[in-house]
Amino acid sequence: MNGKLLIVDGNSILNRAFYAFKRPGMLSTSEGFPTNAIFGFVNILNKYIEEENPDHIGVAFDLKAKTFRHIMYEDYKATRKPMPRDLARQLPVVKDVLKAMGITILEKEGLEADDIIGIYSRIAEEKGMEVAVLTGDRDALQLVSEKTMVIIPSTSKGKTETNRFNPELVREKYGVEPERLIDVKALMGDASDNIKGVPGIGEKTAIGLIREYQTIENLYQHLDDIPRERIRILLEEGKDSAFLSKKLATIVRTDDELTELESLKRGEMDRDALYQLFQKLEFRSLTRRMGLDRLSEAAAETAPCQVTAVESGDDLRKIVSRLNKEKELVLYAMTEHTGRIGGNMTALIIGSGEQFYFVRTGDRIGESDLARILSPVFTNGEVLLICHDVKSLYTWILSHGMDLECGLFDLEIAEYLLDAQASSYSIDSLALKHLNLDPDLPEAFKGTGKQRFSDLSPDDLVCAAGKAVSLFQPVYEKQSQKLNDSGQHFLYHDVELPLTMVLGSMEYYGFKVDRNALEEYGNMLDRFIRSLEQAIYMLAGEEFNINSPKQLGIILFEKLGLKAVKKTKTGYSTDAGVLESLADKHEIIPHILEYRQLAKLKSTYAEGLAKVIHPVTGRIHSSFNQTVTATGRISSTEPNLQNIPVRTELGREIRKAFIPEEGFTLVDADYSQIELRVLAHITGDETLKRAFQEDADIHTLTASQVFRVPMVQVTTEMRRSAKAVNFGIIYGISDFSLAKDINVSRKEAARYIEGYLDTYPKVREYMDETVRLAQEKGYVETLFHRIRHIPELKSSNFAVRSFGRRVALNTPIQGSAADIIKIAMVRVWKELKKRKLKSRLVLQVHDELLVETWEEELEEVKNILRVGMEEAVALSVPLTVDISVGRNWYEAK
DNA sequence: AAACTCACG
DNA sequence: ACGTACGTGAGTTTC
Repeated sequence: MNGKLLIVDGNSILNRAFYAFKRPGMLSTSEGFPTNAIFGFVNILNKYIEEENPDHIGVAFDLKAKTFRHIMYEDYKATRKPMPRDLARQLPVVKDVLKAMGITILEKEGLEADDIIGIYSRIAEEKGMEVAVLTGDRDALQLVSEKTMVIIPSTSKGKTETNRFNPELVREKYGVEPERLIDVKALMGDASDNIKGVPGIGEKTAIGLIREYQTIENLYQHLDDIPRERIRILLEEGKDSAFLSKKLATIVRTDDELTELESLKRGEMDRDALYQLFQKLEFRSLTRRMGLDRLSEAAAETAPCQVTAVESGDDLRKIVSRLNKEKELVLYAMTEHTGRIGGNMTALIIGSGEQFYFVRTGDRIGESDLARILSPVFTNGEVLLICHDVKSLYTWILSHGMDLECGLFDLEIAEYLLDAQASSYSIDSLALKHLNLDPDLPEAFKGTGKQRFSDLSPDDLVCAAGKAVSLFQPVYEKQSQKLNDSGQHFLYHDVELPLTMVLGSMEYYGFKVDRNALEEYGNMLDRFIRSLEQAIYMLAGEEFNINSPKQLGIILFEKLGLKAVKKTKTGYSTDAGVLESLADKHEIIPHILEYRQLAKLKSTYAEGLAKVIHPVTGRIHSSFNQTVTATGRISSTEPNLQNIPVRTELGREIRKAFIPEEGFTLVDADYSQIELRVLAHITGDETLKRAFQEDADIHTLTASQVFRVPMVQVTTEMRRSAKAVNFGIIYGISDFSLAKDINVSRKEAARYIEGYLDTYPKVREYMDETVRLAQEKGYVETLFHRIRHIPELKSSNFAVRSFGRRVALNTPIQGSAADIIKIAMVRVWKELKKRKLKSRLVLQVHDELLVETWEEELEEVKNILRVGMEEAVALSVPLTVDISVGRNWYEAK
C-alpha cells in the first residue's frame, strides 16, 4: 500500500497556536470565549494538509492519566506548569472541530501524544507509506527516517517558517543520526521534561561522545578509552541517570491495541457541523476560506445582477431621469484620494434592484459632466441613496460646486455604530459579516492603499463594481434592522450620518496656514537645537544620535553612570518621566529634555505641517475619520490637527501660524469640563451636580471636600491632586497609577480615592453598577446608545480583565461627551448653512470647535456656537462653553 | 514593521 | 500576587 500519513501532535501544535496568537485582548468571541488557539490550530493544520495532501490523518493528544514515564520516574515533567486556563477551555472545542473535519483523534490512556505518533508512523512505514509528523516538539526528531519527515513550524519575528526534517537535515543540525538523538538526550538531559541526563555533560560533549560511540551502551563498554578524566568521572557517576534518561527519552513505537491504520483514513468533512461550530466561534474568514459559506441561507439573497456600461453623457442623462423615480438607489463612487481637493472619481456605479449602470470618467464623460448629470439625484429629497463612504462622495460633489441633499445611508458609518472595533469596514468585510458571502473583490475595493481603481483593467473594474454594489441592498437591510434593535436610530440618522457631511466640508475647506510663519518658527527652533546639540556632545564627551533612545541610553547609563530607573523591552527607558527624575543628577539631562521638546516641535509640527499645506489653496486639508475610535470620538490624520501643541509656551507659538482668510477671524468655542459634567449627569450625584449648577471650580471644590478644608484654604498642591483624582475617576482609577501621577505613596493615593468616593457616593454606585452591567451584557453604552463591546471583562487574565474594567468605566463618559459635541457640530453646521453664512466650521478637537468667521457675522456665529453647543442636549447640569476670538489660533484660545 | 517617544483631549 | 490610568496619530530609529 502506498500513500501518505500526516500525524499531528495535537497538544504541541495547540500550544504553539495559543502563544503565537496571544496578545492583549486576545482573539475571542464577542462573548469573551478565547478562540486564539483554535484559530491558529485550524490554520496550521489546513496549511499542512494542503501542502502534504495526505490520505491518512490523525491528531494525537495526551491523556491526563499517568504514563509509564511518570510511574518509572516521579519527577517526569514535574517542572511543567499546568496548561493555562484559557488554553484548557479551548481543548475540547478543538476536538469537536477535528471531528467535524473528518479527522481522527488519537488518544490512549498511558500513552503520550509522542508515543502514539511513534506507533502509527512505524505502522505506516512498514506498509510502505510516507509519513509526515507535524509537531512543535523536537523530541519527535528521533522518528526521522527515509520514509518519515518531521515538520516543525517555527515563528520568528512574526513570520512563520517551516523546518522539514529529513535524515540529512538532522545530521546537519545535530551531527548524529536521527535515532541517536535519544542517546544524546540520555547524556545531556532535557530541562523541559525534567530529564536529568548526566549532570555536567552539555550538548557539545554529548554530541561528540555519541558521534564516536553511537549509543550509550557502547559508550559505557568503552569508558576506559575516554581520554578526558573529568568526563570519565562524570559519566561513571551519572551512569544510572543516563540509562534512565534514555528510557524516558525514547518514544515507544509498539502497542498491543494500536495496530492498524484503517481508522486514520481521511473522512468526509461534516460541513454543516463545522459551519455551526465556526458560527459559534465567530470564524468568519475561516468559514469563507474553507468554502462553508454556501450553506448560508443568505447566499440566496443576492441574485446575479446586470451591469450596463454607459458610454455617453446623453445616455447617462436618460438613465438618471429614469432612476430618479425610484425610492431606493444604490451608488458606489470609486473615488481616489489624490492631491486634488475633493478627490478624483475613477468610476461610478448606480442602480437599483438588479440593474446597475457603470460610468468610467474620461474623454467621453468628464468628472464635472458626471457631477452635473447626477445632480438631480443628489438633490432629490424623495430618494434614499445607499452608499459606502458618503464623505468621499460629498467632498467630490462639493468640489464640483454642487450639494448633496437626498436621503442617504452609509454602510460604513452604520457598521461603525454596530461595532466600533471592527478591524475593517470594507465592502467585503460587511458582506462576509452580514451575508456570509465573499465577493473576493480586488485590493482597490478594500481601501488598503495597495491598489487604485485606475490600476484595474476596464473589464475587471466593471465586473468587480457590479459584484460590490449587488451587496449593498442586502447589507443595508441587515444593518437597518440591527440599528433599530439596538436603539441606535437617533444616533445614526440624526448624529453620525449628518456628521459625515460636516466632516466632509471641514476637509474640503481646510484650515489656512501661514507658510512663512511656519518656516521662521522652524528656523528659530533650529538655532536652539544646534546649540543644544553642541552642549550635549560636550557634556557627553562624544557625538552621538540624541534621537536614538538606544544610543542615548548607553551614554547616560553606561558612560555617565546614571542610575537606570526604568527598563523597556529592549533596553533602558529614556522617556521624559525618567529624565525628569534624573534632572538634578547630571547637567546633561535638562539639555536633553529641551532638545527632545524642540526636535519634536521642529520635525512633527514645523516641518510636518509645511509638507501638507496644499499648493493651490494654501490651506491644510486634514482627514477627519469617523470610524476609527472605540469610544466614538473622531480622529484626524494627514496631518493630525487634534494634537497641535498648547501645553508649553514655545509649542503654543505654532498656533500663530493657523490663521483665517482675509476678511475672516477665528472663533474658538470649548466646553468647560464636559466629561466631569457628564459624570455628574450619569451618576446623578447630588454634590457633584450642585457644584456644576453653581459653576464652582470643580477641582478646588473636590480638594476642599476630599481634604476637608474650607475652599479658601485649598492650596495649589491640593488642587493639583484633586484634579488628578478627578481625571483618574474618568479613566477608571487605581491607587497605583494615581500615586505615580501625583507622586504620593500608594496608600495615600488610596486614601484620596476613598475620600473622593465618600464625598460623591453616587460615583461609587455608578462604578459598581457599570462594571456589573458590563459583565452581564458584555458591552457598555453612552447616553445616546453608542455601544462598545468589552470581551476583555471575561478574560481569565487579571491584567486584561482590569483593562476591561477601566474601559467599562471610561467609555460611557468619554463616549457621551463625544456624542454631545457631535450633536453640537451638526447643529452649528446646519445653522450656518441655513442662514447662508460665509463662516464655516474648520476644526473639532474633542471638546472644542473652531469657526473661520466672516467678520460681519461675528456676533451671529458666537451665538450659534453658544446655543448649538450648550443646548445640544439637556443634562441635569448645565453645559457651559467658553468662546474667544482672535486673528490666529494662538490668540483665539 | 515594531519599538520608543511625545503631541493633544 | 497579578500590573495599571482613557482615547488618539506621527516622526525617528532599529531590526
